[in-house]
Parts: sequence; C-alpha cells; structure tokens
Amino acid sequence: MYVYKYPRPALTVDCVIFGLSENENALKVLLIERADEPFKGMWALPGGFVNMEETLDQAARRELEEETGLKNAFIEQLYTFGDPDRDPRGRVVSVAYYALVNLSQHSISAGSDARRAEWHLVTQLPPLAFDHHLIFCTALKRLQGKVRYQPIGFELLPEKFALSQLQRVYEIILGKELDKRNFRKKILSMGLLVELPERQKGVPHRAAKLYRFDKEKYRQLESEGFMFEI
Amino acid sequence: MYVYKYPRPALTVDCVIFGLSENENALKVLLIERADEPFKGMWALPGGFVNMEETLDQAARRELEEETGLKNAFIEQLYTFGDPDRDPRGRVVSVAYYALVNLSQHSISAGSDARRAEWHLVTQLPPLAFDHHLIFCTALKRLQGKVRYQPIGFELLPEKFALSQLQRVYEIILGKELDKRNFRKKILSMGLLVELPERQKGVPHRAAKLYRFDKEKYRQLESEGFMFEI
DNA sequence: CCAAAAGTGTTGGGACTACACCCATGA
DNA sequence: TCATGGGTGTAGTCCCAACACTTTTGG
Repeated sequence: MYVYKYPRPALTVDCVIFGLSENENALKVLLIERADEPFKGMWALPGGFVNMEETLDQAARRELEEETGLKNAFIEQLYTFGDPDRDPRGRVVSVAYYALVNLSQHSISAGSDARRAEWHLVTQLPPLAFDHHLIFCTALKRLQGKVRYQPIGFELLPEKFALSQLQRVYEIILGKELDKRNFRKKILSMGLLVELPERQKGVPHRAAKLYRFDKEKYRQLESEGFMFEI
Repeated sequence: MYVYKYPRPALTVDCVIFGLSENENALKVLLIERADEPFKGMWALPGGFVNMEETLDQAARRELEEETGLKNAFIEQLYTFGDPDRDPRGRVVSVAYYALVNLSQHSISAGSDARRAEWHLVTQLPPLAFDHHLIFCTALKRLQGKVRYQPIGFELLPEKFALSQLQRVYEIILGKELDKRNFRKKILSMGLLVELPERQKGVPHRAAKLYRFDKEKYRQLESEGFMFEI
C-alpha cells in the first residue's frame, strides 16, 4: 500500500454561498456563469482546484474571497461529492462548503477573474452545471437543520441588528412564520443578545433597539452544556 | 481551468466502525494494526485508496466489508480531512465515514488481508496513526449528536431487541443514565416499534418483550414532517 | 425462595402556543 | 394625522422529569 502507485482523482472545492437580501426578504445564492466547456454558459457554484499546500478550509476561503471579497465569513464543510461521472472531463471529487454572508453590507463585485457572478433567489434557481443542484439542495437542507440548534442565523445579519431582522432570518430559512412575542421571549431568555445603546436610524416608524450576539458568552454557556435551540 | 494540469492529492477513505458490546455495556471501535511504515505497529482506522471507478460510498463499504464481512451496515459520510501534512508520505486527503454494526452477532474475522483487527473500547483507545484520533473524535461527537434526533440507535442492535437493550444503547452513547419509565413512554409513544410475539430466551429472570424498529413507518412519518427525538 | 430484570402511573412544574392592543416615529 | 413596524402579558395546554413497587422467571 504505497501512496504513489494509485491513480488519483482531481480534487476541487465548491462553495454554496448564502446571502440574505433583507429588502427582498429572501435567501440568495451566489452563482457563476461558466466561461468554458463543459456546461459553458450555464450557472454553477463557485469553486476550483485545491492547491497542494493549502488545507481544504483554506481552499474554500480562497474561493469565497475571490468571489465576494469577504475574508471572515462563516464557512463550514458540507459534504464531499465523488460520483465517478459527476464531471464529464474525468474523475473529479469535490469537497463542498457552505458560507453565510451578509449581503446588504457588501456589494459583491463581478468576481476577481471577470467571471459573471450573480445572486439568485434560492426559490428561483436556474439549471446548474455538474451535480451542483444536488450540492445546493444538500446545503439548503443543512442550513435549515442547523439554524434551529446552532446560532448561525446571526451570521447572515450585520453585527448590529434588530430583533425583527433576526426573526425574519429564521422565517426565511425555515419557510414559516413565527410568533413575534414568543420569538422575542425565547431568544432574549437565552441571554445571548447584548442590547446596544443605539437604535435603528432613518426608518419611517418607531426605531427598534439594536442588539449584537455575544459570541463569548455563547462559547462559555456551550462548554457548560447549554444547548441553543429555536 | 483544465482538469489535468493540476497536481493531485491522493484520495483515501477511512472508516470509524462503531460496535456495541452488549455484555460489556460498552461502545467499541474497530482498529487495525499497521503492518507498514509510516506508523508501523501503531493502531489505525481501517481505510484505503479510492478506486477510480467507484463512488466514495462504495469505497467506504468496500473497506467495511473487507474488515468486518458486513455488507449492509449503516454507513454515513462524516467529514473530509485534508490537512497538507496529515500524512508524512505526501498529500493525502481522506474522506472519513462512520459505520454502526451489531458486534454481538458477528465474530469479526482478523481481516481479509491478514492485518490484525481488534475492537477497542472507545474509552481506552491506544494512540492512533496519522490524524486518526481527530477523525475518531469527530465521529464520536457526530454519533452522540445524531443519536438524539435520528433513529440510528437501532443500527447497533440485532433486529429483534428488548427495550432495556435500546435504553442501554442510548445510555452508553450519551454517557448518562436515563429514566426507565420515561424512556419507555417516549419511545413507545412514537409508534415506531413493532411488538413481536416472541420474548427473550434463556435469561435468568422475567423474559422481556422483543420489538423491531419499523423503518417503513419511520420513512412515512418523516416525510409527513415527523421528527424523531430522544 | 432468592436474585435479577421487566413492567407499570401519577403528579408538579416549566415551556410552548395562541392571541390583541398601545407606542413611537418619520413622512 | 396617518402608516408602519416596535414593543409588551396572560392563560391554557402539553410535555417532561421525578419517583417506587409488583411481577415474572431461572437457578
């Protein structure tokens, strides 16, 4: 069993980058228009080959940054897709990641390498290249599952947010309406939100209190066995 | 961006195979003693290279079968480990899987390829080769998380089992005692267990009713939005 | 008859659901 | 002053945790 005598699949990372469009109240995904064959002209998830000297996480972050300019977004490995004929060019195994970014504070550029990158509503995706539709569905399911028992909803919001914004995040991801009073009670009772002195500005109605998520406190509570749950 | 111009990491699968030793009331993992360098003589997770014409799942099942003879055990992709220096021989990316098998009904052979294979208590693992300790810890955490909201505890038991056996599975995996009456109430109220006409045999006390898990019913309930939870 | 595990109900407290009105603000 | 979302409390229900004794069986 010697490492070098075996043929090797090519190895890539693909990223499902979720963004929250707050004005449209919708969840979006960043897609790239393919410039080359195969699937030339089709939409695809951003991705690329893993360099020999970088970790998989680094490869995924590199892709994320190339496409969005973001360096510190939430990112997590999703699943590895390795069907032998998922790529017509040959055996390509892809480690998929998903990322959560706050769409409203970043005008995503067109992509560093001049590929056309656009945000698409998750409810109206065009046909995708390769098995990217499968990857996307896997990511969405994971997001919907994870958002209920881990505090990742915050990752889609700016650092300072109002409770109604947070509630909307959950409603959008879970696809159902939540009761305002119950939601506030629940989320505030966890003691993970810090009320800020500021308030919303420039809204044509009563300005909401702003909060931030207390990551430190969460880490501490978590280590004591606390379980976040919506 | 052409597939063939990039150098490629080697690609392997590694399997964390969990077994339940009912007599010892303990969770075990199958380890292999390495016959070659690097880490010759150390214990490691069973694993091997992915063939060019098989899926990752197939590769993992192949490894599982080679080590245990089991063809239809529960198996699931865990995580992909790709640190550039996780293998001293060069860049090797490993897709890790975990499997659940019923240890008491199979006397696992010594491994088809004459490697020494042994079950080890998860509480008393020897030092492991490569990053296999990390992989193992990831698998254990996943198992502990998943067992609470997916019916995978059954996979560690024979098809026919008593409620006390099932309770023990949960106690072993979660590492805490559960209340007998509450456990029975909860698990029976889900309506996923079918009471069998038989009973335990050859026990020096009152023989327990035997049950089997109704996979069909679970699939149906699941599709209607039902959530398993312990 | 003894040891060992199987089997069985009730109660109190905490959490979740459902639900409607007044408040503050900018236009 | 109006439109828009911000902000608040209660009552009923359900679920969960805690808890101890009787039954069956083989040795």
